[in-house]
Amino acid sequence: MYVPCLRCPLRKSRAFTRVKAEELAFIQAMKSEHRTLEAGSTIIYTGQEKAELFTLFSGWAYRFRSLEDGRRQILNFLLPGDLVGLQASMFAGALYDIAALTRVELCVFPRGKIWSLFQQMPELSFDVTWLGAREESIVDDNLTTVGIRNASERVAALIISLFKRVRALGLVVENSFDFPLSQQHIAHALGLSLVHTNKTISGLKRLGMFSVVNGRLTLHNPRALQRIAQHFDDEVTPRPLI
Amino acid sequence: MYVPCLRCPLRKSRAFTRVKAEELAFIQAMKSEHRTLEAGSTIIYTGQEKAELFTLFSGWAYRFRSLEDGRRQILNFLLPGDLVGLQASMFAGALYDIAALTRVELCVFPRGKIWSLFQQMPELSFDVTWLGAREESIVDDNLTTVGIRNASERVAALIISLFKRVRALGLVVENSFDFPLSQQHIAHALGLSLVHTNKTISGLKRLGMFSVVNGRLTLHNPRALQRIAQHFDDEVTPRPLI
DNA sequence: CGGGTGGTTGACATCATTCAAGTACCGTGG
DNA sequence: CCACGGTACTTGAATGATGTCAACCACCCG
Repeated sequence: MYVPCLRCPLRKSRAFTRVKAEELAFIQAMKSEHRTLEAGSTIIYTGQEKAELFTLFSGWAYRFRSLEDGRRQILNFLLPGDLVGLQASMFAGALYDIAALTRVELCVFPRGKIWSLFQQMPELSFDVTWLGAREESIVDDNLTTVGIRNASERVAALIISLFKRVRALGLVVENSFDFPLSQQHIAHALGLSLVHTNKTISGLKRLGMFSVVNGRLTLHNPRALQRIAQHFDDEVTPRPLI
Repeated sequence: MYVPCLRCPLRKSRAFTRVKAEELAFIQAMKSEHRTLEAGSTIIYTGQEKAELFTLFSGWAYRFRSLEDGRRQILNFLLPGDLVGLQASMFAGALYDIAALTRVELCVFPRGKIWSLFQQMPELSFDVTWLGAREESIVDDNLTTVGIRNASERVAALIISLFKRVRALGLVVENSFDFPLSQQHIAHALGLSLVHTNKTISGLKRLGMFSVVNGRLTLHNPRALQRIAQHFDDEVTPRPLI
């Protein structure tokens, strides 16, 4: 099933900035494929050459690095509208892995077209750079979390930040949203052991901060959780969609 | 003192890719000022609007975030040739602080010129994006270090990665280089307490891994330190200089 | 000589990890 | 229908790594 950019349902969301007709046409021409992958699939792997560039159309993914002894660190989570693999599409080889957390749909942009985008579409080039800077900002956030917050604060900060991003997409209903992360994913993202992650989550649930039922997370007290997290970032602002 | 880009001494280094005459002229025209700041100066502050874009010409700087209770996390260190404040120059407000670690010289690019760069110079636009992706990759690295390495591994990884970057600039002589970080900086970069950082550094010194004399660090056994760090990133490849 | 900054050290408290079981749930095959 | 195996989640106890507190030292500079 191919979704034409001209009728992209994502663009109806207020999360994204308006784009000129000419730019939209260029994006449409650049999109070579609409690809669906099952949960658990590898989207990009470390060392991969000539990686393609994607926009995540639906579903969740995550980007991570592994050490040779098997330890791994999740760098960030990817939600609909996010660029996937910008670094990998510009560098000789990918420096990270990206995997699908749920079933995902991807808009595929061939590597060769990226250069023509820079040549012909200055606004879109700027947007690509902007989206790259935004992803870095998310990684900055995660590094801050792992570097200076304790276990409860880390879990709280992760949940609050995902909550805000999902809400900006209009996918939060009465403070609850789909939450496909396992505790192992959370542990790998926060630099904590699985066991301690579990105990920390249990503690926050016991405090009545949130609950998870059928893969759906409900926040019972967002403000209190935000206080625990020491996380007061601005609301998410509209961003480009490519 | 104004350094014209046409005669920029940095460009003699093999660390940087060649650039066409036309692009170099554009960079030269975009550079409005050559600014010197003393060690400890703030280059960009959180919330700053209309931040300028810089290239670090000489000296060291660092980028960090602070929580309201005073805790702080250093996100990355900046060396000559690095872009300074890309995110801040594209976003409404800066999301981080950048401070000078030593006396620094900065090439100043006014915010208004960035857009004309995207409009007129596709190669340079690509380079800006590339440099942004490279900085993100460094932050990825730091997040991995803080998330999964223990104290000794963290210190080793930090020193090895700085060593490689400084070496790529041609500033390493017989395995030693200027090292302006205090232990407090190292602690803030690695997510460790000052006291524990001190003990960890002492331990590595006692093992004969490195020594610091007069603000100059000498590696006595780079390969062993690399093994401790579990840090096997590729050598630094040439990069654009803007 | 005095004050300031950065580095060093020991004792102790706390937080997080590891180890080892055990539970809950789900899908599959007998 | 039940037995089985797999995955994710839970829990308690013991261990270990890191943080905190409180001094003290070394050096530089005025």
